[in-house]
Amino acid sequence: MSKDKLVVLTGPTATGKTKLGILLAREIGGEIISADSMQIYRHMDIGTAKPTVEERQGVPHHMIDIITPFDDYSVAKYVEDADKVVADVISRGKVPILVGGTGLYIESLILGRVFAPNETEELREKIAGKYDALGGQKMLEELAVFDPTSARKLHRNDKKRIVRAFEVYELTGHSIVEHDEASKQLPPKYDAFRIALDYSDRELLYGRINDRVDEMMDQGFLGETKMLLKMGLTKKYTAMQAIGYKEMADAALGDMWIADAVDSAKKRSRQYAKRQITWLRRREDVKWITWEKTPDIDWGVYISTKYLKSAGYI
RNA sequence: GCCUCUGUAGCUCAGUUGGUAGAGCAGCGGACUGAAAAUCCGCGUGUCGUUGGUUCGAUUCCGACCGGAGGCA
Repeated sequence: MSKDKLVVLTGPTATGKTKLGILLAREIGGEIISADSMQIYRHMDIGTAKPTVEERQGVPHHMIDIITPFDDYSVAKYVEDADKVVADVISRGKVPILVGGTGLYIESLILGRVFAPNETEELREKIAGKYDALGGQKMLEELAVFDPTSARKLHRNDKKRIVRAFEVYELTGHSIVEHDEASKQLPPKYDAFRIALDYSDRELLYGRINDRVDEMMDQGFLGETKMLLKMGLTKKYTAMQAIGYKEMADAALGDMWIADAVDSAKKRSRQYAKRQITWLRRREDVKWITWEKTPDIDWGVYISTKYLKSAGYI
């Protein structure tokens, strides 16, 4: 049985993925499946650059607004949820178009990765507390006893991953490396055609990012954040780690000048874009579409369609 | 106009009792399997404002000039 096909449209933030995705979907009879770790949250529209209903032009969008900002989410849940959506889209004879910049979500879904079991909050906190007490070096030494590979790979400051390594071992009796290796042996779940968008010049990208944050401010980004705070959202929630929201919250609470919050949001967006590029550079089977000056979406649709046809995806 | 302080990496600043200099942030590069818009790692040569002087040697001391801040008139 041949694998299901899906189209991936990714790239750093502010390169036109959303717009191109919608037009491409109209062109080839597709539906959008968002691969964005923050657009899954309801009530976070402006700062996550969610397309409005009008902008969606009737094209169905999935994996957007599926949980509240108070909920926890994770890659594992994304893969589980998105798998169902992909199956549904295909069953209706439409092309699934995965659009978004969250590389880990995209890779995990396509490759059919399996994840080690659920963490429990208590266990995680217990291990984190131990890390705080003993320090990274001691934790790595202890980790080396049952998982020498991870102990060698992980940096002592990488608390998050060290904690997870302990967690997986306690939960399963196997090291996270064993688990990951086994997961990597699995064949990819989907045949994915990956298209990534970027600008020819880093400065163009950064300029576009800066402009977009200004546009978000005009659209009422600060007000949107104030509403979230009013709902009772605080910085301890993952949703509030989203770029821009954290800064807007600081400004709303009077801990930061608005102008500084805006600058900071721009800066963090630029840094995020850089990380996305780093992630994408290592993937080999990516077709890049590079904007020379400003995004030429029509051309993007044309060339994407051409690629997809010649690769037998449509 | 006079006096004082100040001018060192893109930014904020440290420092050299005279032997050409270093942090944070930014930037660049990398990693990435249940927080991923998260998290973590690596990378620091720059006419030490300009120009004279003293000196074996000045970014460091002295003078002048230029720019900035403050004070007195």
